Amino acid sequence: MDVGERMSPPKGRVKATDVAEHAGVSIATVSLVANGKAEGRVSAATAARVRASIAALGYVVNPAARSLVTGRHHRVALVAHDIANPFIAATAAGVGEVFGKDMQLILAAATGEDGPPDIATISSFGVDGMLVNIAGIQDDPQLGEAGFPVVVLDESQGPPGLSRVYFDVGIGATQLSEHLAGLGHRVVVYLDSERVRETFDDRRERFTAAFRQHVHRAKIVSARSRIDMHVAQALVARSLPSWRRQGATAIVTATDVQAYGVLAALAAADVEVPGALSVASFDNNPIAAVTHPPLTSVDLPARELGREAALLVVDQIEKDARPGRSVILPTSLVVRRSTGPAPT
Amino acid sequence: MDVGERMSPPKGRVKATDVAEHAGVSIATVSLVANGKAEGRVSAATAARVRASIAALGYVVNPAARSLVTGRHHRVALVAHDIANPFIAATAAGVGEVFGKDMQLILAAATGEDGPPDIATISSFGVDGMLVNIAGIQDDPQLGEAGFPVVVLDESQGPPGLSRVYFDVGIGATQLSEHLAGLGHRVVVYLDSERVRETFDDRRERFTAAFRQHVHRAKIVSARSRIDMHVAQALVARSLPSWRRQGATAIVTATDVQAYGVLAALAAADVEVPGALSVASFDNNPIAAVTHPPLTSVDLPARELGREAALLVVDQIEKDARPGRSVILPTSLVVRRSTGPAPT
DNA sequence: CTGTTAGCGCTTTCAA
DNA sequence: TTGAAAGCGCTAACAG
Repeated sequence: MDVGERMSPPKGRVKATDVAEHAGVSIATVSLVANGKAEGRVSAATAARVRASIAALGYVVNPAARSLVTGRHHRVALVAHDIANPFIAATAAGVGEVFGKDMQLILAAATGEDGPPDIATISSFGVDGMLVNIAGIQDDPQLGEAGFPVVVLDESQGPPGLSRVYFDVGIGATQLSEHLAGLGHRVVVYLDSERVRETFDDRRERFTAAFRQHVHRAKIVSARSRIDMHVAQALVARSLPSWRRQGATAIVTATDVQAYGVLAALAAADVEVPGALSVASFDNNPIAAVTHPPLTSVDLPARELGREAALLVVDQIEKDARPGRSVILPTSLVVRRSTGPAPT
Repeated sequence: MDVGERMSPPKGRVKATDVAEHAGVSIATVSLVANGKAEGRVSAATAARVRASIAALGYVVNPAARSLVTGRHHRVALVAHDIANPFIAATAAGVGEVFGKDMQLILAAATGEDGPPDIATISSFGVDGMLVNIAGIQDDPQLGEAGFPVVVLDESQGPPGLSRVYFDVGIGATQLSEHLAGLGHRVVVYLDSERVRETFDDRRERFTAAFRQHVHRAKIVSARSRIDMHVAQALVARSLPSWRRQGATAIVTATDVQAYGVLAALAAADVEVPGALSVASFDNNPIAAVTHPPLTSVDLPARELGREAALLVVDQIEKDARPGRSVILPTSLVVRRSTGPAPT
């Protein structure tokens, strides 16, 4: 009705030209104001007018158009196997804590048997960086030319030139072996991850080496399972007789999730923990405190892993900090009630 | 060295013009081949040549440029409070199961006290759809004009015209109340979520109503806490004496995570479960089977929630199916050892 | 302080 | 069956 007002509202999505027209300025000015770069470049009055128009029309910058010209996506991919795993979920939460509204986390799950996504796939998402928590990708020949920073999580080895955040697993592993040795255990089942990863090799080797050092005639019985509670449970149900025949008095697992399965299997078989068999693991997820019985576990601070990795990737993206940095997080044993004296 | 070959490899990121030059075709042809639209439009020989060049140069379509012209982002946001919560993590995993390589999941955590992100913020990420698992956003006035499909998770109420997936909480809640009534409980503490959400109101109301119906002189003691194990634990530690004075013989929590805290607090206070106090909750996360003691819980299939929501949003995005659909998932009580006869 | 303009890399008519 | 060309909406020089 009023002649001074634009009558027809823009049909589709509101764009910069709509705002420009509404405010009576050029789109360059709109861009400046919309991006908070108006300070000292646009008069306060004009800026206010533009802001009012933006609010009135509900204008939101088209991110694709912006990315096309800036080359930045404000997006980082987290590549991991299973977000339902509490350790991964905690890592993601840590990443999210660090990312503000300015950086988005995209979940690139390496689900099923498609195998992990390769660099090409990830970069087809349009990301400014990548957080890798699976094995193998580091060997992707395209990694060097990824064109964006890559931070490797929970792996101490690999090509130099990549930043990484990992745990000093040796501390906790040694403490765990001393703890079990002190309780008189001599034959221990080590339930490893089926998936070969250097972090799992580390956990096993460091524990095994220290255990052999502390215990005379130590014996390690090896087993592997997927990192899945039910799979681990089924394996234990099958293998328990054999393990007991070999004299095992304790089971150590590579991850908490596997330990949950072990506890479930032992409960189902009416095996007392730690009376008949002690159980311990690596991860110390929050719920380890309330399992039946509460789980002795080497604490690997996942949330911090995520936070540190996010910090590294953001620094490389925004302040183009040099890659190749390593952040090493300490670990420590948390003793709870799932471990006790070896039965005689 | 060979005259027939392009010598200087493209400097920056490989783009369509590089491939076109390498293959001796136009960029239009490259686009066709790269998008699998070559069938019947490009000769087999040319297509093969282009594909070879794409592989040789490692060409990946620039997603921002593509989005700019197609208007599609191949990205969906999941808005939730805390990815570290096993229920949310399972939901995300379900979503990921459905999304192929063609659709990416972005995690828009409503962390901290910034409050949940609003529609404008989400759409500034560039998404084709949105999965909402928090309260409040449905009341965002901009929701109608979001410009992309929105699916509401785990809420039965709200504006029509939005698709939603939620649980028929009544079934499980009623079973739980019957279960407790049958065990002779009369005074029950209901530990609700601090965060007001219709799904939590539902859980409480349905349980309470059924319990009052089954139990003569039933009494419900109300409490609230954040959905955080340690917060719940602290609350229980403080409130336990008062609750016992009031004659409570059971604690029901709105979520498993709170129940973990309850179990931890009771274990710390040397209160026998279920001997002195029974505990039950809603969610039935996988680890509920291995808590101390294993937790009686109403199963809310989170993974399926995610799967169904993903299906709905994809249908609306790709086949522009009509919004306003509702998928209702059944629930059922899973009885474990944390509930037993009320002490006398 | 504000506007004009040249692309960013790609998809998609439309002609040839 | 292929190519030329017109934008998609925006940012960033540059000019005024």
